[in-house]
Amino acid sequence: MLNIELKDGKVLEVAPGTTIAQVAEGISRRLAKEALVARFNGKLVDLNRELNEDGTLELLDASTPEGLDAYRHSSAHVMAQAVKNLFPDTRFGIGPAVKDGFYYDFDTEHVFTPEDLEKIEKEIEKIIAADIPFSCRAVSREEALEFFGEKNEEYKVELINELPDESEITMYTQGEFTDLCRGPHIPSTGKLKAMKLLNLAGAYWRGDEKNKMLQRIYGTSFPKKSELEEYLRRMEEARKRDHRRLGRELDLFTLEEEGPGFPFFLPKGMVLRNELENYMREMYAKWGYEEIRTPIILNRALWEQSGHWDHYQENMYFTRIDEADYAIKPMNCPGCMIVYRHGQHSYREMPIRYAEMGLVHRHEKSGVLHGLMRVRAFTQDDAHIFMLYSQITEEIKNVIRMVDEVYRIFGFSYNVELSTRPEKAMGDIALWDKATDDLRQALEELEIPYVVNEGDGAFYGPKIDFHLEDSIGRTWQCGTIQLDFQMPEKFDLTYIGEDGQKHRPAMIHRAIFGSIERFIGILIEHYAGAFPAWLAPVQVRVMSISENNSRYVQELTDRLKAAGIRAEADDRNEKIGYKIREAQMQKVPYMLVAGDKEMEAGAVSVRRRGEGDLGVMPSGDFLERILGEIRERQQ
RNA sequence: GCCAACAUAGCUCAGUAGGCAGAGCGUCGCCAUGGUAAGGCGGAGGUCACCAGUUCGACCCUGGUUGUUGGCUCCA
Repeated sequence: MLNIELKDGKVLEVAPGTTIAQVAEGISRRLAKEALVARFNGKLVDLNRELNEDGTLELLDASTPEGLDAYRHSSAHVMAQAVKNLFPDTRFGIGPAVKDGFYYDFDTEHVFTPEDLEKIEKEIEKIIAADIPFSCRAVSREEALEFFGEKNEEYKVELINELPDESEITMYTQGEFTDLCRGPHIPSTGKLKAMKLLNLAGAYWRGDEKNKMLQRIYGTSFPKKSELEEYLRRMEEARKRDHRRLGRELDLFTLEEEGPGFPFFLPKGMVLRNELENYMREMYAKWGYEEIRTPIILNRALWEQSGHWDHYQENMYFTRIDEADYAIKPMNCPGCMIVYRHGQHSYREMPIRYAEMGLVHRHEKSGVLHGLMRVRAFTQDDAHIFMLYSQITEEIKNVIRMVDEVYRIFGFSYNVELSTRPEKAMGDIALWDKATDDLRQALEELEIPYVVNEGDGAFYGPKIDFHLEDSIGRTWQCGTIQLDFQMPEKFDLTYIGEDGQKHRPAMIHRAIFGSIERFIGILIEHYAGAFPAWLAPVQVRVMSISENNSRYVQELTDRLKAAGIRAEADDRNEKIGYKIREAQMQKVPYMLVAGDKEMEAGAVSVRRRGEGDLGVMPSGDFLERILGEIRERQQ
């Protein structure tokens, strides 16, 4: 008999050869029904696996990440099977589970249409109804190559050839369909309860633009119909808070055909921008920064010196002035290097922190533009910090603390990535290693969880990136901290040390919003357009009940404005319900209703967005309340 | 840049067999003077993204261009 230890510590005795599914059956009917895959002695396995050694066993259902992953990966296989049935000449790429669903890449002459997705869904239903078991078979490399080679599955052959020598090669079969796959899979297709194909996309084979573009079908699947419906409903809700839609509805910004990727900020959007910049300037003062501004157009020699001419040219815009080459800046660094170089610096001044709200232009490929999130002209809340080598770790930690303080004001949660040396890097490897270690050390000393993004650094240095989520869960890089030993070298920057000699300073680039445009995009979706009072383009709308109150409404509005509040009067000849509705849809935080009653009492009736009628209060009390709220930058 | 889809009034969207272009919201005017999410009536508003082609005739069919959307690659 074998001793099988369960997750709760209970030990079962089972006969050798018993399958995991049978073990589950023995424990409870519910487990037998819901378990999808298992972890045996630390390894993920199928439920039909026979137990032939002692070990620890954990049964995984769809509530576990591994279970859900197997469920969705199996869904991908079923979709592939359906595609194979309907379009037999199709060849297969890969089909993994991803966040919120799965995809599979196909190579076929036939170009899939949205109608095809419906047909494929019907075919999927048939496969699920037939409840076909997934079976696994380990094969030799030769056998696998022969099997897929005969079917002209060039992509599978490529994958097999690249598998390391010692790896076990397995093939999974459900019915007529066999796929190269590591597994594990769920026991049978009948376990799939709620599947939906979502969209079609092109995707390069192995994510390399030099390769052929395959057709990718995205789908999702859930253990319950209700969960699928809930997911679709959530996505629909998320679309309502899409910043492109809200940007239009709230008159914040516009993108026009005349300037693809070059956003126009409307008056209300400009208020938002300015509030963010004002806030950031307060942060500059608090954290010891001095603000500078450098030119947008600078000559070719500068860009050659900085390395951008060689490393960044395809992203730059150029112009000519008096027969000489100039470039529009894609980054602020070189300008800032000149500012540093302009004067003499002593070790006593360090660290020197130069901040710049720098407008940069980058030629982004047409297909990547996305509302405010990815544009061709944007303003970075940039800063370059020059310091002694001994100050690096502490300074990086300071920046991380500052980022945290800023994100906290908006109630953001963020994730942190450490990006290391890319292939197209400048400078020597020892410096890169030192820089990367410094960044890592700062993160570890502050106990910030992070993931490493190998090869994703900038061409001049490694970086810590802060990523924020949009409404549908896509993440966007916003804050960044980059340690750069190259730029001070290239520009021969020095300071005079204690010893009276010239020394090379270390430098950090950092941005907290990242790009003000992108940050606004994220903010719009984060708040669904309902900004806290300090950010709201219109903070108060004062509404009259009838024409009698028009003058009072004007006076109130003027008084609010005089106190620095963004107030608007609405004394139009409309019913109060209509005015409320409109202010509510414009997501104005405070709506003041002023009728005869209020007018006589010198009071206002206060309605708060999201909270409703707060009752009547003296207008002075209201003023105090909102001023406090704005001053505190309350959420 | 690549794959696919889409582009009709300020916005959201109908529309046709290839034969005078439609709604709701918004806007403007008039009436109604009102109490916390839409009062009533009327008017204006369109080179159907752009350029070619096919046709007696093109918003509709074909080709191209531009832009947008979803992805891929790339990235703040």
